[in-house]
Amino acid sequence: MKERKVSEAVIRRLPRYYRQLELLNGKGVDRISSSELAQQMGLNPSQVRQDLNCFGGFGQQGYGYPVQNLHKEIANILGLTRSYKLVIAGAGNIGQALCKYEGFAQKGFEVIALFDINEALIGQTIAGRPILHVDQMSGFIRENSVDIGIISARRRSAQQIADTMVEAGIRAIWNFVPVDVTVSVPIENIQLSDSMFVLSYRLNAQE
Amino acid sequence: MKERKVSEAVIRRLPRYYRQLELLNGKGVDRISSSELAQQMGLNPSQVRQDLNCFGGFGQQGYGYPVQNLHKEIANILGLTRSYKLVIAGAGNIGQALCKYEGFAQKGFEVIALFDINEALIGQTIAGRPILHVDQMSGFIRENSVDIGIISARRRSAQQIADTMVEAGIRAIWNFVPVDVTVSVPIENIQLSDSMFVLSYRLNAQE
DNA sequence: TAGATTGTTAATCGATTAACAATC
DNA sequence: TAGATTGTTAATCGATTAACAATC
Repeated sequence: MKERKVSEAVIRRLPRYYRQLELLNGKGVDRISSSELAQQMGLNPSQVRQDLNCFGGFGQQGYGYPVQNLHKEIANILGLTRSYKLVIAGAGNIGQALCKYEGFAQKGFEVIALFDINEALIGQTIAGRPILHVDQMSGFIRENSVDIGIISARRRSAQQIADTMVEAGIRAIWNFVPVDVTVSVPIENIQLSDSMFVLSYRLNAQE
Repeated sequence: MKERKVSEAVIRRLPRYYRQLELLNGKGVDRISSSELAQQMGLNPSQVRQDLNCFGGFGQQGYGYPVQNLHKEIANILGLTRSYKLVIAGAGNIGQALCKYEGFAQKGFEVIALFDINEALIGQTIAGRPILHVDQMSGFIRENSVDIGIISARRRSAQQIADTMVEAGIRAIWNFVPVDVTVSVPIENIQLSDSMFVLSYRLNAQE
């Protein structure tokens, strides 16, 4: 295995490999060649081999890749062999839905609290997790060693929430607010309206 | 203006330009140079000019770009000058949250109904929109000339729902299910777990 | 007019694809 | 061993950045 820089594009494909291998593993397939895998995922066989070789020589000449092992290796690369504590800032629609989303807890991403400024919400619980006042967030993050902060608040408070989270020691941010937030920790943006606009662009471009 | 192929990367930047220009317009800024805009958005000035020139010569030498006009032009390119009818297949957590999300209606994306197979949900309304049985979806899409279908159902039914939607004449699909759905119309995927996995990768890669 | 900044062509950089020797 | 398929280097392709003439 040679050290090489892992590009953004490769990183974005990792979860897709992970999903496909999970599927194959579930079907009881125990080996797969780069060309089969590429075909199933709409990629190029060379690309699959290049991608995987960024992390190690998981295959075997003349045989292909062992599905179960590769699945585990990618889980490990993605950091899915440990668990994470999450908090959600903004207990509105999106915040509540994310809290209830079962897919995360299954993979070790556990929401432990929500925060809001709306007095009507504070004190309630969502799927068993309490909604607390934002003023308590900083202390809570510190005391509970929270790993990831989800921002699903109002547009104008997003940056400030991010700053508070980072200052309190959070290690990554998942931002649902359509605003470019600047922070010193890794951040992933889910900008729903951006995606919707791309869709309407495509819909109209088709004609 | 020369005809040139608009790449995926350019399309993904369009909503960001749109957002930034909206912000500037709101602040009463009436002109901006490619270098200022680039700096605000973390891009390269050349890139900004190249991107915009895919669609027209909106700028003026020695002056820059007129903010309000450019904002309108991009709205038009993105297809935001008309409205769209949407339906949601899968009225669980995510489906309901999307239905309640106010950002869309403001931009002309109107959810008119939700569909589910859960009898306990059917007959309820979410933010004033009815939850109907999936069996009625095909007819409903046809009768109401629905433009966009949102899929927020169970993993195993995603492909079938997509097929039904396309067959009924839907023109674009917004998919929230972590499965690679194959369709003949434009599709945008929001794969929450993929994004979360990229985040956990980055969190661990930092160390 | 002179200065500024675009539109556009050319150069660079990085990612994808092809080719093939290594090897299971 | 022979066939298959990887790992890896080389070639191609496309996107980003630089440069500069055109022009407001």
